[in-house]
Amino acid sequence: MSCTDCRPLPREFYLQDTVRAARSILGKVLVHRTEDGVLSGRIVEAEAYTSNDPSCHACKGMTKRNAPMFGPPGHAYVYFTYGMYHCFNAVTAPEGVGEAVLIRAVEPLEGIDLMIRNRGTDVLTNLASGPGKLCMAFGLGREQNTLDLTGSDLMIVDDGFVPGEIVTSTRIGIRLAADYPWRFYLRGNPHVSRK
DNA sequence: ACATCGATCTACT
DNA sequence: GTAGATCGATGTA
Repeated sequence: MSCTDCRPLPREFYLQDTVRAARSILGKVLVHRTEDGVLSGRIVEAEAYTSNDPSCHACKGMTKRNAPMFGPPGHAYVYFTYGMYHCFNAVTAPEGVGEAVLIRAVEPLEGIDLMIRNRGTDVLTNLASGPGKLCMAFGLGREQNTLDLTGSDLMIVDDGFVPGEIVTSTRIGIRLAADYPWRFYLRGNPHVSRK
C-alpha cells in the first residue's frame, strides 16, 4: 500500500471534538516522505490534550513552544523534550484554540529498513512504540513542526483499514489530570507503548 | 540571570 | 524498579 493510493484526512477531521479525534485517528496511517525514502506506519496509540486540561501544554495560553497548537487544525505540532526527544502531535480544534492529539505509537508499514537505521534496533515492536521512538524512527523534528498534515511531506491518510477493539485508559507520563481517560490504543496490538 | 522540570528512553540492578 | 542522560522552555527574582 503506497501513500499515493490514499487520501489525507480532510481538515474537518481535525475539527471534531479532540477526545473523539484521538480515538478515531487510530488505524489511520502516518506518512513521511523523506529524501531517503517513504516512511509510513499505522497509528495504534494516541492521547487527547484539550485547552482546559491542566496537563496540556496550551492550557495557560500561547507561548513560543506551543504556538502551533493554536494554529489551524490539521497541522503538526512537534516539540523537543527531556533534552533529547521529540514528540509529534496532530493539531485539532479551530484556529485560536490550543488542542492536539499526541501520536504515541505506530505499527511500521513502509520504510522499515530506514526506521531500523534511525533507531539502531531491528526489533519491529520497538521501532515506534512510544512518542520519542516514533519521532526518531520517522525522522521527525523541528523541521516538521507546523507542517500541513492534509497535504505535505508529512501526512495522515486513511487507507480504509477498520480498527478492531479500542481500549481506553489514562494518559502516560503526566502528573496533572492523571485520571482523565484520554488515551486510546488498539487492543492486543504489539506496537503500543504499554498495555 | 538562575533554578526547575518535563506528553521519554535506555541501561542496569 | 530505579537512575541517569541532556537541554530548551518556562517561571521566578
